[in-house]
Amino acid sequence: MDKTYQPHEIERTWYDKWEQSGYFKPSGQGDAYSIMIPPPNVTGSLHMGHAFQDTIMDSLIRHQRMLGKNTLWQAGTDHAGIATQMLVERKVAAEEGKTRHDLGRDAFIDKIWEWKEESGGTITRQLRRMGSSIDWSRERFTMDEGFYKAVQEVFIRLYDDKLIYRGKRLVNWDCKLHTAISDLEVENKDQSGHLWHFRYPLADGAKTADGKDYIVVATTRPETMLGDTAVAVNPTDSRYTHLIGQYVELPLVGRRIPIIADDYVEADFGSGCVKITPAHDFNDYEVGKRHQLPMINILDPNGAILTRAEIYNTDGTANSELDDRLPENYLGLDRFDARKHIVAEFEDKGLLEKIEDHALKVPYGDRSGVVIEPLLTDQWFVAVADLAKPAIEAVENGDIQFVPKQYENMYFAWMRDLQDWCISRQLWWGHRIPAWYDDCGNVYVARTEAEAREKYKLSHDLPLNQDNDVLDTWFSSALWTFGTLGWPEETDELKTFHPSSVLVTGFDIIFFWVARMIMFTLKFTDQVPFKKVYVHGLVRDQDGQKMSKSKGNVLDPLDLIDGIELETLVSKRTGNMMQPQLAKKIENQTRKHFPEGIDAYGTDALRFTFLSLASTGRDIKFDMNRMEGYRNFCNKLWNAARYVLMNTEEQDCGVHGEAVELTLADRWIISRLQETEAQIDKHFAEYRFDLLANTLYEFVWNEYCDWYLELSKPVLWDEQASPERLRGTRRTLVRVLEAILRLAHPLMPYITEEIWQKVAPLAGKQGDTIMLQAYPQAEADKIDPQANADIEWLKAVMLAIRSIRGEMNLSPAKEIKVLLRNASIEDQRRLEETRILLNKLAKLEQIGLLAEGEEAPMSATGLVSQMEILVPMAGIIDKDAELARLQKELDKLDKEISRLDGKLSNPGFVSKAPADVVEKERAKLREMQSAAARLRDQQQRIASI
RNA sequence: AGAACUAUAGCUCAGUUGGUUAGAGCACCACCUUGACAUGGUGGGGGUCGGCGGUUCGAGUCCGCCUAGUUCUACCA
Repeated sequence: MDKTYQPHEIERTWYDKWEQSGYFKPSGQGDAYSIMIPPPNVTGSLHMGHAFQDTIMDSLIRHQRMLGKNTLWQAGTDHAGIATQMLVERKVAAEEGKTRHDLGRDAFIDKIWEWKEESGGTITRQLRRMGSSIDWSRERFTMDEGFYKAVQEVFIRLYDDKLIYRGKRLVNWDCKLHTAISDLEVENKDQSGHLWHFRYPLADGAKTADGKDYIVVATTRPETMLGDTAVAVNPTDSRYTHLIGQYVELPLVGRRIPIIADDYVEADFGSGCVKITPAHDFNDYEVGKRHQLPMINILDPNGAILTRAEIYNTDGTANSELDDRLPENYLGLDRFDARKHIVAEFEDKGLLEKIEDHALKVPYGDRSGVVIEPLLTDQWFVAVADLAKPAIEAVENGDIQFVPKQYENMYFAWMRDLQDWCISRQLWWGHRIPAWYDDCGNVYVARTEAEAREKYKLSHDLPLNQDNDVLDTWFSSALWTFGTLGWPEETDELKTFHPSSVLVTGFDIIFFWVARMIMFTLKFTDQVPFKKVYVHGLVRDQDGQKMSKSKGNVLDPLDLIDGIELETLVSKRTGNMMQPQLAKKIENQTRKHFPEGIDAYGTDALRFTFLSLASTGRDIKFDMNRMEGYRNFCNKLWNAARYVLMNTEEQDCGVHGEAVELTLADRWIISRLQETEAQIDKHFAEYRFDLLANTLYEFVWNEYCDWYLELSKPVLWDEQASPERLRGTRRTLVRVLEAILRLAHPLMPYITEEIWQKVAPLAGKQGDTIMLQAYPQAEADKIDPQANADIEWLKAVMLAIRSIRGEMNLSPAKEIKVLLRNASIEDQRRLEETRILLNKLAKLEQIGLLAEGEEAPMSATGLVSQMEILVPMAGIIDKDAELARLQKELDKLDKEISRLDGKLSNPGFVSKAPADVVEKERAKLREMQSAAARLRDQQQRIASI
């Protein structure tokens, strides 16, 4: 083995071997355990969030596989309607100078499929590098034929159950992408804007209370005034009550619109009068419905002013009574240009009362980055009220449990205030809506046109056209757990692996995905999609900032695995930017944070880092220093293995059950191994990967390496040692290491497999891979409290001696004598048990007891409970140094003694605290007082030299 | 505006149902290349647990208020 851990050397080959051997597939034996990967976007590449999430899933799956479960980890990607369409549109524009309309729908979709074949696999290749033990034979894509069947089936059944309806509604319209998007895809940003106060002349000679012939409305969006259909006031606002039912004459347009009363209006905001534009504002839309106001749409799909307004009645039917003409000078003007012109025209006409600065939230499309326009359009909706109820109950009654539990509140809060879900998108890429229309606009929903004719008993020659729209990507993602297992067929996979065992996901998509999955899955399978939802935090950069391309703080997990040069990293981060003006800033940041570029840390260290960061918080700040620490941990494990192999390979390790003698150290490490296994088991059950990683780290480094390996040396190097003793030590070295490897394998698959291949035979284990070995289980009868206590004593003595050495500046190479004063019978027994170890490890010339009444030589002193450790320092003692050392100890003790004293002289504590707590405190006090007395004695002796 | 989460060493984080002298890693200081490992070893320094109040014999831990940060939801035209 190499002297240092070289991740590249060992990670290269194992994955292919595992995959080719079919180890990732369900074994077909044992209870089922399944995880469906949250499908990453097919356009994407693996980011830190994925890598984090995948590490957790892989650890769970590998753990369960080793526990003998029939495990299925199924992966796939979603087609990401908007993102993919945009990407390919840009590509086609760049390469061929064509728009998708030039190509036509079918040809464009062919382009997308071509692109998907070429580069859609990026993320799955990266998943492999992470060591993810996914059953690739079951990889799914949401646009697969089979999956589309499930999507159609769901749509049709929901429609037939009247849970899907079509209607003209106000939706969030993206003027750039020309499609509706859901509330969840809208980002509201704070902006400073203006509040324009306009005068609306009163019609029919009406006057306000103070005698004016106009009222003032305020708006942040002047351009929408062309579509106003009322002015609203609060019914209790005495300034305006006499005007309710009167009319104003809408400036620029000349339309007569009523003054109505509605509680929505707050009298003390602005002028107390609100213009109502039902076709262009969600609040106004509601007001309009309450007052049966017509809806006047003035914008085209680009957000430009229409030549003729589209006017609808409250029920969505076309209104032909009202005048649909709009002022000609605005025709075709973009909404923001129109705004300027309209304001100017109000000013010209003397109708602009004032302009105020105003802070407001502006909705932006999270994909397109343009301002979202509420627009009246025909869309398909899922009526969610009936679906939500069982979905809420499933969490309430514990069929689905969130970990950590607090996220259930987030889920409930959203589910209890649910709006109908707009599922149609005006895109080409996606699942086309299985609905056909005749020329009269009647709707027929079926799998195919032929089926529609049959289902609705239509004649052959009735012309039918399929709906042009596609379904929201999240509609299909909602079927992920059962759609990927072959539903609506009743497949064996569906029976075996559904519901899935756990969903691992970030809290940011609880609404988008988790909630909708629960609703749909319950509706169609009468099963929950998963029994647990493990919600993890989001990976952030070293400053706690969200990682994003535009901030330039993204890290590619593969760069952490393989390493990257500074220059390459800089150009990677600043290349192909949406906002090139930020490039310089990003470059500087990058040079500051990674002056040397990034080292190669390997997959195992990266995984271990992710796991150790997976605590219950919402933010996971990624810390390169921590990863370096865990890379070092890999090296530690590697070198421990080297040591073990050097001492066991081609030696008698008792593989065939030969007689062995187990030393105290052997019994101790075996005992501690059981306790560690039990701890790890608990942490897995509670999804506390941080504690799990820590438990393993501690055991490997602080117990196995720091102590046990050291304790094994005096045995292995003792030429007098019996064969049984040697065999026992070798067997323990190898067996404990082998168990460590299995314990660690779900977290660090590569290094453990690599080492295990060499160690397993020496431990009497057979098998081609560690992946399929049994996960270590604690055996209670191997826990040995006596051995634990004895080794703790040994450690305490060693630490006391080392501390004296360290502080008295005694060279570690110098052999010293040690005397024990006031050693109990138990201390004496332990001394005999460990004498050889102490001599060797503490570099002692000798260690012995100071007889009762015997005068001690000048010594530095340490305490192990009541026993004094004396290191005679005749001639070389530094009086002041030793006095200072003793004083420091004493100060610490005295502080604690007075604290305990105070506690115990408090009558409240003595009478009310449980007796055992009081007794414990008393014992502690006694011990400390006596320790302090010993140190004071010693202090006097030294002082009197 | 409402809600949630977070606040513990210079940094990144643990700290179970309240009860050892509040821990780890990194960083820092000193010493050490010893036969697994300098990606290492040994010793050491460093914290009023965000602030104020309360409950309790006892609070990092429970409750209230405040401050700061993050996020979500809803928004007044």
